[in-house]
Amino acid sequence: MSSELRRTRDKERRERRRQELLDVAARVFSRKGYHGTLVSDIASEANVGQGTIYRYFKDKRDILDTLFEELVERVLSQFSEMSASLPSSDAEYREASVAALGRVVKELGRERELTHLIIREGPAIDHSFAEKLGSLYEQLSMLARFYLEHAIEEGFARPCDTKVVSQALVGIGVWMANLWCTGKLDDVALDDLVSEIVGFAFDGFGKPGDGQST
Amino acid sequence: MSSELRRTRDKERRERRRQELLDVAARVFSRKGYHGTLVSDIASEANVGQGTIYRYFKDKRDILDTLFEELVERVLSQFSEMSASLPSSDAEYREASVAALGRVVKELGRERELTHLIIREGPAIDHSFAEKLGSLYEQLSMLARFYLEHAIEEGFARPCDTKVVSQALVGIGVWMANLWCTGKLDDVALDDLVSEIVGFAFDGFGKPGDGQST
Amino acid sequence: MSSELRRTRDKERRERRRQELLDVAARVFSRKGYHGTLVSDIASEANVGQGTIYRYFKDKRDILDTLFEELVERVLSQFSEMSASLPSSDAEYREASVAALGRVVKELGRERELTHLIIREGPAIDHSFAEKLGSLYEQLSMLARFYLEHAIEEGFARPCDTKVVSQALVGIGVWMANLWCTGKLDDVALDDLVSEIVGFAFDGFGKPGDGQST
Amino acid sequence: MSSELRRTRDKERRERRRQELLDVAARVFSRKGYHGTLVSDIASEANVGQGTIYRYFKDKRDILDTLFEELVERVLSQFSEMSASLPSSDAEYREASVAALGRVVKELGRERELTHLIIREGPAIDHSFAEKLGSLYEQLSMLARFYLEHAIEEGFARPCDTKVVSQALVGIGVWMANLWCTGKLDDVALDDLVSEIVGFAFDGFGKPGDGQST
DNA sequence: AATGAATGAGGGTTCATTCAT
DNA sequence: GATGAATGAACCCTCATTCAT
Repeated sequence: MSSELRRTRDKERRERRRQELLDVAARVFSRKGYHGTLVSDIASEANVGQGTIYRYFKDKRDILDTLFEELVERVLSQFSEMSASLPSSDAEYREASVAALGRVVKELGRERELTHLIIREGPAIDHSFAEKLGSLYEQLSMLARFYLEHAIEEGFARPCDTKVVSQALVGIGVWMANLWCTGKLDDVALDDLVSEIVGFAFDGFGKPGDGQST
Repeated sequence: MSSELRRTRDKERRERRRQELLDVAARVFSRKGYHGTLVSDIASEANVGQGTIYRYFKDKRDILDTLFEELVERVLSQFSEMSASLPSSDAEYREASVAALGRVVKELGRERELTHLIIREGPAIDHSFAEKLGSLYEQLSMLARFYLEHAIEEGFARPCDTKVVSQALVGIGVWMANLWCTGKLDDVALDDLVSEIVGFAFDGFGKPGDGQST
Repeated sequence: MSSELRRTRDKERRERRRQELLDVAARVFSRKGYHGTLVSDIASEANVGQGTIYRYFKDKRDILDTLFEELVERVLSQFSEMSASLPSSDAEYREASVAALGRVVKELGRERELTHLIIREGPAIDHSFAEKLGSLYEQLSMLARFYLEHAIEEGFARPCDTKVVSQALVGIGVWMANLWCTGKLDDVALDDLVSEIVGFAFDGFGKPGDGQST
Repeated sequence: MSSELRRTRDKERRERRRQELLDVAARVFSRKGYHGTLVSDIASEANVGQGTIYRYFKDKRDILDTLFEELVERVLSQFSEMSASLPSSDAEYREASVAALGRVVKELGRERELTHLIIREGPAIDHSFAEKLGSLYEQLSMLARFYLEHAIEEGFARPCDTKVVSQALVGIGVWMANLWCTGKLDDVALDDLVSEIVGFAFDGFGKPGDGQST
């Protein structure tokens, strides 16, 4: 079946090309920003004609959407393991948190610039993109809330307004991710960074033992 | 001196008009986003000719810059009192924090849409605006760090990487501000929100007394 | 008749103001060019409101028209004496030419910049202005042609295509005037310049006595 | 190599199109003036979209610059032959002058409207264009001066202020060119025109033999 | 009469997308 | 499938002129 073979080969070639275009696009978007990037910039950096882009993507927005979805998938998948088995002690909680965060950071590390781009420009692209991004953040906060409530039930965490606190956790996460992607935390070892943040989240910055008096 | 009176009246009229234009612009920017807003949108919503805008502002960017500067001033001034007298006990710390945050929130409350706009789109307007915004965030983080280090020295806070933690605090602040401006926290009383966040920052979410074991 | 007096005084005042505006306008036009000059430039340099300009002139073009007409009058009047008594010898011709040119140059000298402006930009303002200017040039060429033909009849000049030659004379005149107004001939004494040109016009640059052979 | 062929064909097509746009632009500029011409005028007269113009020229000014440079090249190249061999007798001088002028006129004849446009509007477009044009005129005057001084040294011309006279020659040239392009000399045969002017330049209009007395 | 705030038509330029080859 | 030339809608800003005070 030579036609069968050919079809397969063509599909692979197509897929390879598509990925290459995505890579180039991510690079250029990161360098010039979404609005600052011309479709022709991507085309020429990828050594293809402008029209070719439109054979692989509906339009400029579609490229960003695709990049975003790939990123989302990577990030969310890092939490799946954590979801699989809920920790059953305070120590396990901390360990699991450190491990999950570490994995996310590592994953994002491969796409620092893209991550930075999306955190920075995502909310401003247009209403629909902002919603998609908001929905990701919402998912993350639901995840955090779920763990938090579980921990409270188990007695590992103190009762609190889990809606507020889980959002605060997401806020910390996005903020630190952004700083890190920008290179502003390059002087801190990644492991230290993660454990510092987990430490802060669990214990706050207040002096233990004194913190209860009011 | 009627000309004297006239000049005064004209100046007032001008200032009134300018403020009105700023208000309208903030509203339209918030609704359509900065890039999505046409100068003619602002003009027609303010019931003035397009050219009139340019009698009050150099260009479209200048409108945003002005709005931003007004906002910055308001926000930063809320911390001045806190700077005046450093707290000298854990309880005072918490109180001062709650008070300062409360004032900021109240201040931002008058400009929820504008605040939202700037947090959302600021980083994506252009390089120069992003820097100005970044510089504001940097100032806030320096402020937080200063207090944190003071608290540690005084023994009210546990030692930690103050650079990281202060950034985390700013992250929480910006994140919650954004959520709140979007109306996503409207079901939480403002006072509760503030004290919940301060509580989380001081104590973390972990169970007190257990949090130290590893 | 106090009302009579007042009317006179008002008229004078008005006329004075009008002249002042014309002076200022000439200065600004010369400095920035016609198109480069904003009506507000003239107003602020004259220390009057923008609207005031329109109480004295129909529109921006009207200012230039007025300046132009004043200039035309001055230039053309310099030839009137020459018209009064036609020269009756070769020497008189030369003298009269030198004298007339000298007067013109002296007259233009007071308005070098304005002259320069009109020669330079006049043809490009718009069709109607170009025509007015063209008509001035046409008058000058008719004048030259008239003298030339008279001289030929009288035997002081050699027969030639007077239409062509008179135009060439105007060309020389306008060109030198322009150069001179620009300051590119400042190293030549004015008298020398005039007599050099008259000499060239009468005798050409060719060697006398040899010039006839072909 | 079909791609080779194709590239060649594309280049030719591009060049053809570019020339066509230049031709159209020259026509429209001549009719409406530079400032009076909208880019959309050129586009619609050339039956292309407005954007197409910008694929071939940086901006509106670039079109004029290109037209100007083409013209300059044509004009200056007509003098190259004259430069090659300096005339060695009065008669040769006259012949060479007639020949060179004839060639220039013939060359300009193909672009009467463009020539007219540039002489008329060039000085008023903006400072930079005026300088470029002024530099052309300066070159022409230097050329004239060079020949004139040579002729004086050889004894074919009478001593004179060569700076002034050569400028006068350029003045005649530009003026007559302008008139001719406007059609105001259409009743004179071109050859007659040229020889009349050369005659005037060499001999002046004065009666030979009498011209010397003062 | 004088003012200057307000106006809004007008135009050059950009760039995502289409489509003929 | 790939190309890149062509497109034209979209938008910011300028400035001569008007007019209410």
